[in-house]
Amino acid sequence: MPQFGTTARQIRERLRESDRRFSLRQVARRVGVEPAYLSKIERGVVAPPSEATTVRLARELGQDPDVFLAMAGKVSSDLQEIIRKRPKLFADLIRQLREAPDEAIFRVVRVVRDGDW
Amino acid sequence: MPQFGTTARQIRERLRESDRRFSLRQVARRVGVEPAYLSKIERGVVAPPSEATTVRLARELGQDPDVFLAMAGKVSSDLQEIIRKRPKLFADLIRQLREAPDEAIFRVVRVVRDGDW
DNA sequence: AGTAGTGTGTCATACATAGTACACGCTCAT
DNA sequence: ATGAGCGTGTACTATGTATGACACACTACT
Repeated sequence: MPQFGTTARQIRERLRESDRRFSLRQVARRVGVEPAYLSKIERGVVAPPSEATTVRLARELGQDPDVFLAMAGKVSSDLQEIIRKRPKLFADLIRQLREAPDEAIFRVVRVVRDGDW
Repeated sequence: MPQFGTTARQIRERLRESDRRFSLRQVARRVGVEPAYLSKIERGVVAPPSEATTVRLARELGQDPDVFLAMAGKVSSDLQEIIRKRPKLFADLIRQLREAPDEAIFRVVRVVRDGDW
């Protein structure tokens, strides 16, 4: 489980090498938070930000929001809503897949997506 | 989406008809909260309680914890942890199943459980 | 030399969460 | 009639969450 702040900083600094618009201050402005706050987030001085802020930061850095949320210790609220609508079904499904290999889960996704079964 | 407090009260009062140990006070004591607090929860005066308290209450009332958590607007933290370990895979899967009929999801659960595919 | 931009330290704050503690008035069996 | 048990109103609190505001020191051009 990688550190949220450290990872965000690494990604931002890599982007910055080829684009100076990825300074902490400019990213903070585009994400809509104070530079001091983003600084603290990246160094782990404070807990990862709210879901909304985490998603905006992920987008800004070209990352997958769900992955960033996971690093922040959260699960997207839209996923939670899907689960809450049919809690028994989804709880069983997810617990069933806890130990399943990635490939098995991906196969399920494909099968459901293509609907050919 | 039923009301958490109202539902809890209905279930408790039904249980109480045949067992006077299901008074608000006694349930509160067994669940480990103040009677005044449970009273407010059941009437919706306060928000649903924490995950731990919600689960204890569900168990006390013979209900499915995941269903009670769902009514409380939450998703069990153990499910969240499973998702967070492989966020891309599970996010895709769950969104894929958002509109799927119950039967289709149940079929997936069965197939994964029985492993014969 | 001055200005613009950079990252960070300190302080403060607004709101939410998750309850406890106590007192009151009612009912019902003894 | 009284004490046990009942549900509820009011008041309070502790902790966590999610930031904002401002000032500072450093660097890098112009």
